[in-house]
Amino acid sequence: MVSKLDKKKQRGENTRKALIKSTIDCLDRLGYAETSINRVLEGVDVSRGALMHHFPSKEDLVIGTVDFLLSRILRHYQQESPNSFPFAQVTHSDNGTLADALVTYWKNIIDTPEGRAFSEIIMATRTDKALSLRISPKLEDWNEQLNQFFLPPGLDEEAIEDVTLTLLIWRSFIRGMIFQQEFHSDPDYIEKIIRKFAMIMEPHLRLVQTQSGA
Amino acid sequence: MVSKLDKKKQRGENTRKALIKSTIDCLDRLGYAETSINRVLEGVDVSRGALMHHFPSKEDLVIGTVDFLLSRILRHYQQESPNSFPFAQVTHSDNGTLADALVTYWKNIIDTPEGRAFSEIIMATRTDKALSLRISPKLEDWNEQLNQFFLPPGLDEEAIEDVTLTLLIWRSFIRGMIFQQEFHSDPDYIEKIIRKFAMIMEPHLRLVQTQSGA
DNA sequence: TCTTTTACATACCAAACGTACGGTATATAC
DNA sequence: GTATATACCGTACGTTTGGTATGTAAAAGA
Repeated sequence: MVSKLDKKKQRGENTRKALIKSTIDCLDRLGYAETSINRVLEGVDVSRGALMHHFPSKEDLVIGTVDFLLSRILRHYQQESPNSFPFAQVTHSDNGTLADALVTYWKNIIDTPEGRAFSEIIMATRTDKALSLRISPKLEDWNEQLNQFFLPPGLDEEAIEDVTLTLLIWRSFIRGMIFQQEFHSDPDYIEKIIRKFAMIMEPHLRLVQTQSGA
Repeated sequence: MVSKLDKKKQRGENTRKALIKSTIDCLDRLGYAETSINRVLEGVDVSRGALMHHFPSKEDLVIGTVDFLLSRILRHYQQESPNSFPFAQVTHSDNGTLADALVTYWKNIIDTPEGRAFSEIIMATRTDKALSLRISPKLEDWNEQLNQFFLPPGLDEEAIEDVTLTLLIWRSFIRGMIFQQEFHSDPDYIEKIIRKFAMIMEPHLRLVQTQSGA
């Protein structure tokens, strides 16, 4: 049975979601600098008071958005694990090449409104100390949790470090592509770079597979 | 002989340089969002009128800063070419490993106030259309010029593409490290990732060397 | 000498910013 | 019924923003 309280809480939850969605949209379209409370409100039918009720400050709105984005990616892995991640996908099955998997990851996760909004926040976190204090621990936790998806039990310390570093190289590269995009007017060229990267990384991912005993 | 005109022009040039330096400092410390005209002026003994004289709008100030940063890196290559670039360094001489060269590049070029300021502007360019129209052509030119340092004459089309893509992978990776830094409280860990990347890339850089006939 | 240009200074502006706060409606708890 | 909590509304505040208008001093060119 759905009580009146549940309905009310549901309404509040919907408002929160709408505000976060609008925030993501603003971050993607306007960037962090131009994402103001007014702009967020323009994109959604919510009053100024309602926003301040759910998110007492702009910083709280950003934190709420980060929480949503981090859990979104974790959910992505949990749902499809272990076949969701490009590396896992190519090492656990023969459906498609590593290059295809990496390009798909770029298109479905990184080069999306959510992925770009996430990058905007990470970039802002670098210089906003108050934001950094609240977000950095979340990022370190999240990073750790992600790594767990690709670390089968029983690995020795050296192998764990090897896998972890390889994953970080992949993440650093793919995030750097957001910058690199600005240097190329042709979007197909981005795909070309990713495919070349996949070719170079392939042997090292096979190494990961061997070590994990899969 | 130094005329009074020269002195005056020199004075103006000094003011421009000071403003750009302060802008870089603000971008590095505060990020693009918090880099305002007032903040830039706080860091330097120049009046508001003087700033508006040299840079009629905030956008002009950013463009001026970009011009400075781009030419700074080009100068770096021109001075030390062909031994300045990590790849060239390791392929043209035996002084140090590729890993050392890449770490040095990270520390001396990317992870500096100028490098971080540059990243802030690139990131802002993604969403600021007016800025993008003025900066993107500069970036494409600059990218092209940089590539020329590592493309010896006489390479066939396929080899050129191969070298170009390898360089772009390196650049994308190292720029992505600026994001990645936010995920790790230990700065030494960044160096570890770069060294692992160097290990993976080494054979492909030797390939470049062979193809270029060096 | 007179005019123009360059370099800089001061004062001010409208617009936008994030935040605070008083108020309404509705639900639950006692 | 009364108290309390939640969800939401709308206005007003003080500050900061990028930008402009107007002025001065000095050097250059006519």
